[in-house]
Amino acid sequence: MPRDEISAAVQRELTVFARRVRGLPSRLQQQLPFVAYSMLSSIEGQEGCRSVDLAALYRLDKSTVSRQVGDLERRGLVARAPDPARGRGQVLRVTDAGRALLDGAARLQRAELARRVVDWSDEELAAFASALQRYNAAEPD
Amino acid sequence: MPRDEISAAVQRELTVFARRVRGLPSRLQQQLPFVAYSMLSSIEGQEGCRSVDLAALYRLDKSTVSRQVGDLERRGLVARAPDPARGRGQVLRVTDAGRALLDGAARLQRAELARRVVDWSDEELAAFASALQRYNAAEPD
DNA sequence: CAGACGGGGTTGTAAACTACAACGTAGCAG
DNA sequence: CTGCTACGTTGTAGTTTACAACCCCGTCTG
Repeated sequence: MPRDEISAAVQRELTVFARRVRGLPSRLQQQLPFVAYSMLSSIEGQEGCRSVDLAALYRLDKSTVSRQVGDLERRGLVARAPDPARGRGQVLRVTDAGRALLDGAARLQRAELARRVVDWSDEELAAFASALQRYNAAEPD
Repeated sequence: MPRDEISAAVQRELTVFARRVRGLPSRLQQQLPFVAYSMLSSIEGQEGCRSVDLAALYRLDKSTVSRQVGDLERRGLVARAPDPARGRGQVLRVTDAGRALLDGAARLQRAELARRVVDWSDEELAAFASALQRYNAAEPD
């Protein structure tokens, strides 16, 4: 199979995946919309990050992140504090309530994924993970 | 590495990818928003499909597809005709103008992908394609 | 040290995308 | 013929996003 066809297949499958995900505002988790959940999860993953870091990770406008973080704070799921190291900006931290909610959601999400890849070997799954990681790590533009 | 951690990595990378894609309404192609483009591309990929097929592919509500196909038709990029085989519904076809636009966009998209995976071997890329395909093929719920 | 600079964040505004619900239409089966 | 069902459209509302304009406050420069 020529590389062009392989590329086309990658393109096609990535598109299907992307389009499918677009439409789940809250289908994944009733308590928290997908977007808020993923944001919260990232804050937990890199404790002490700032809004601008999240914007960079997801390539979002800072205004978008601002609103989402504000929403999470209003729900009592994250807390903001001035950044002692860099002076400017605020560091984000997941509260206990946030962590609790995250644990519950993570369990559901893990179950869903596990069901999808139930017949994959550990090696296959690991290869998939590293390929995705490599793909995401590539710089755009 | 235990399977749980592998799964978590897959989850994390899929989320990053999904969130990044969400925000490109038209960044990919000035002439046509991403969503319209992918819809048009799918119609070309399975000539003779109906709106309901696209809804199934992307797990979208039929109303959403209806509006998007309507938009494409208004732009003169697709044409609708009654379905001779199944009686009900309309088959979709990409017009010449649609195909021309698609060719231009595909070239850009291919270039972008090629740049991202420039240092991947054919085998690695093929493995990525089939893993994505396998993942997408799994039934939800 | 005063003023410019710029990074981080917020708010106003408008657009795209989507779902759900209600409805219309037309094959198809009894 | 009558009901049923698949396919599609329209009304409506919610979420997510970008862009632009703005504010705040460290940091740098003269």
